[in-house]
Amino acid sequence: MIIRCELEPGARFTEHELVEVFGVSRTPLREALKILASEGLVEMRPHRGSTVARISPKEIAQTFDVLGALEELAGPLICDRVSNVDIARLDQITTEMSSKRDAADRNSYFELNISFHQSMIGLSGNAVLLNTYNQLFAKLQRARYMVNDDQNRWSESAKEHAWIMDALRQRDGAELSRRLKEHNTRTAQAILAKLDA
Amino acid sequence: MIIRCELEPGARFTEHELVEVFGVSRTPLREALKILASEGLVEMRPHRGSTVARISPKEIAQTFDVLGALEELAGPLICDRVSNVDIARLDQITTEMSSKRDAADRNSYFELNISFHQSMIGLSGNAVLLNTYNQLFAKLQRARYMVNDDQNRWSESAKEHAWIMDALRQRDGAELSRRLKEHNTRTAQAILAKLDA
DNA sequence: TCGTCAATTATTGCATACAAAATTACATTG
DNA sequence: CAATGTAATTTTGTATGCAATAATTGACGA
Repeated sequence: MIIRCELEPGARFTEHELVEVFGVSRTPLREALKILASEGLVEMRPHRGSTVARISPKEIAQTFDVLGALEELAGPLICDRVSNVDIARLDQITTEMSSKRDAADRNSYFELNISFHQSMIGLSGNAVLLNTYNQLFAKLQRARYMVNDDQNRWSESAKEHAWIMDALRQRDGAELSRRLKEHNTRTAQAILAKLDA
Repeated sequence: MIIRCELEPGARFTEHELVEVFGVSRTPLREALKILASEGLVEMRPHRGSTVARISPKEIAQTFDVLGALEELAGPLICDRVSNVDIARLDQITTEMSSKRDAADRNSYFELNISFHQSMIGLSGNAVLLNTYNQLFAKLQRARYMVNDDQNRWSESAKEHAWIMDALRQRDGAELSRRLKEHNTRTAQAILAKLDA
């Protein structure tokens, strides 16, 4: 609900309120809340109610920067290990993305986009890297939902994905790094620009 | 206790056991456990007892790789913002490290080492980067405790810190990146070699 | 009108108890 | 002896209640 912005950033709530919303008692609710707090999605301030963590443009930009660095690390690792089957799977994801884009099916498109990036980074074979990447990517998902980026950006993004896949097919690690990073930068700019407006 | 290896990696325990150890009830204990699990320090397997997460040489190596990428990102950011006061503070930490090293005060030395690296990355001004870095660094702390690296490595490490500080003083971002990464690689090798033996 | 202090209320922290789920041990059968 | 089903035990998931803490309100005095 937080990631999908069904709970607005900054929204304040008490444990009691959530108990009524979810129909569970405070014990499991608190356990969940503490985890969300440790992940930075919720801020708990004892006796003042918890709040859905706000996410500032600055934090979004910083998160993109870190993701960029991780993608840069991943590039050569991926090219060292990627198989033709892996490439085929990624191709399939991009194909499905196109169809979801044409159908303007936003939720499915977003999920496939996550899938594309996480599958890509997963090919690095570095589980710590993938884990770190996923956590940060998830936090940005909120920003994506907020700006609801337009079809224009979606089609640009598709071209960039194809461009990335070309580097992957050539097993050119350094080039893959550059293209991943470039895609990352453009996505960041698109989201931050929309957020300004 | 986990980070200091006072709880052995792989050790199994039930909630009931920990309740007796810590003298609290299951409710707050479970909240703590869930957080540790979400941070990857504990693995919870329902009805089979939880275990202290094991940390493999492979995972250590992968973590160092990610830290290296983060340091690479940090280098230029740091040099863009660092003040003379900041540099003086870092110098002071290295001085204190030397004295703790001479006194063979392992715990203090480790804490100062954490302080040095985290202060350095903090100078990047990127809070997300610092946060990510800290989490990964903390997980490696366990490995440091395990291998209890020797005075030999400590003195090498001190030289590398001085070498890093030189690049910082010259505000050479690219060079700072390289030296941070080199230090990272050497530390990783030292720890992994010791772990083998 | 402002500030201070006390009383009230809201909110949380923790302990306990019960129920459900899964594992383990054990007996029975082929 | 292996395999399977069942009972007993372990372990966990959740609900509830009480106590403690902090925030808020209101009254009183300067």
